[in-house]
Amino acid sequence: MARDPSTAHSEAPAHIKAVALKLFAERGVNGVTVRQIAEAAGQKNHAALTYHFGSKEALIREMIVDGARAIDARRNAALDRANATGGPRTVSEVMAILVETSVDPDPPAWGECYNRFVVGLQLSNRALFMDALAGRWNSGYQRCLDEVRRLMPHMPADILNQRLVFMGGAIGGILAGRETELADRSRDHPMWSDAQTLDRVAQALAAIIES
Amino acid sequence: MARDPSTAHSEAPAHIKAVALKLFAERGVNGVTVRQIAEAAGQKNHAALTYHFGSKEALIREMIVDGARAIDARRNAALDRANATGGPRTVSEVMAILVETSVDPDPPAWGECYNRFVVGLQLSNRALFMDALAGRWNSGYQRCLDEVRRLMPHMPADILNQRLVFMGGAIGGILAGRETELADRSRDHPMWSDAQTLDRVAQALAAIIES
DNA sequence: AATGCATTTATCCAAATGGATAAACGAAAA
DNA sequence: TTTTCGTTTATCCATTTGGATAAATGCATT
Repeated sequence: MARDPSTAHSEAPAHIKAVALKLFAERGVNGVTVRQIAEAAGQKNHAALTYHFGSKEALIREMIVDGARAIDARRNAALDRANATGGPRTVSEVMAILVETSVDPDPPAWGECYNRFVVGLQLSNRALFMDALAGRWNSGYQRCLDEVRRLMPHMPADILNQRLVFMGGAIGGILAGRETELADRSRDHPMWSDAQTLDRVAQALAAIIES
Repeated sequence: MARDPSTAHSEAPAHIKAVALKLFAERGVNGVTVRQIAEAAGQKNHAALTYHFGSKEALIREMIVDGARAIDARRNAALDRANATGGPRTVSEVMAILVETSVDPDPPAWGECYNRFVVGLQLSNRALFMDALAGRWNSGYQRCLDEVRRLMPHMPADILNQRLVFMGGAIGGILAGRETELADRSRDHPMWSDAQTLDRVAQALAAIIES
């Protein structure tokens, strides 16, 4: 039997990660076995995971870092672009950067998954999540918060920080809910399919901060 | 050895549920074994779970319903009280009802857990969560949304519904984050310990809707 | 004191789990 | 063609998992 070119050679790890991300997003990392990942990735057995990643936990750690690094790169790039033209000029613009960079620009056929994956990890495997990141790939988020602080000089720091905490919880809950809805292919989701909706999410987050 | 009166007789199921809620909130339902629950509840082995609940899944279903019913009762009572005096008169008041009734009025020594438990279930075991509730114990939440619609007659229905979806995601993310913080006993959390903070959460949610 | 009954305890079990390893495979290089 | 080496496959393993069941326990009633 000819080898499947889509999974041949060094493409296998990336394919396994993409499939695992979908399963982890749907059921959480403790709700998915290495055998289920291997099967969904078209492997005949689960040894490929040991071979490519060493262990299930090592796979999860790589996936955490992969996604966080990609988001952080997009955030820093977007902020660099805005800074180059004197922006961002409003809290809404900052929130738009935060929201737009949280969505996968090249999602798989079955939809985006990373926000659910990360929110689930922060809830149920917080220590692993924090340890895998070790404070890295967070600079884009922190820069966004700093831009907000720059744009809100009148607001007392403790009040503003409190609202930034609320905003952080809100963006996780809203984007995870969005992914959950869009992952349900049994019906249309006109609201979340609308290109304007993510902008409206940004406006909602800005309202938390500015009200 | 004398029987421990705190777990004697019919108190055992309630004690097991309380302990299981803490563990489920911390690690998710798939990250906790029935043996770990039994051990944390002071049982010598895990047979008590089969005896009292039938199965791990049946225990989870009971816990989902217990918490949802309690929250729904508090919401309906608070709305009845407000309605009796012509209220709620502002979206902030409605949000305050939504938020205040989401917190356990009599939490265990280790802190509140139900919001993390529920948010985690909605992410990783959505089908079980929806099936356990089967549309029940949701009337208080729906009444709150209806009060918001009554108070916002000028806003187009589709825009308002979109913002209510955002608000629903935000309240889950914010309250789950609050519980996670407060569960960390290694340091103080002055912000979340402040009695004003939940009111500020309500104001943030109102800002999402009214902005 | 003896009995009844709800509960707890001590085991047992089949299945599933993450991981390990040797053999098989196949494309590319020699 | 033969060798090399990265990858996949077929098994094996110890441990853990949720669940089942019979025996033991202890309180309340008589």
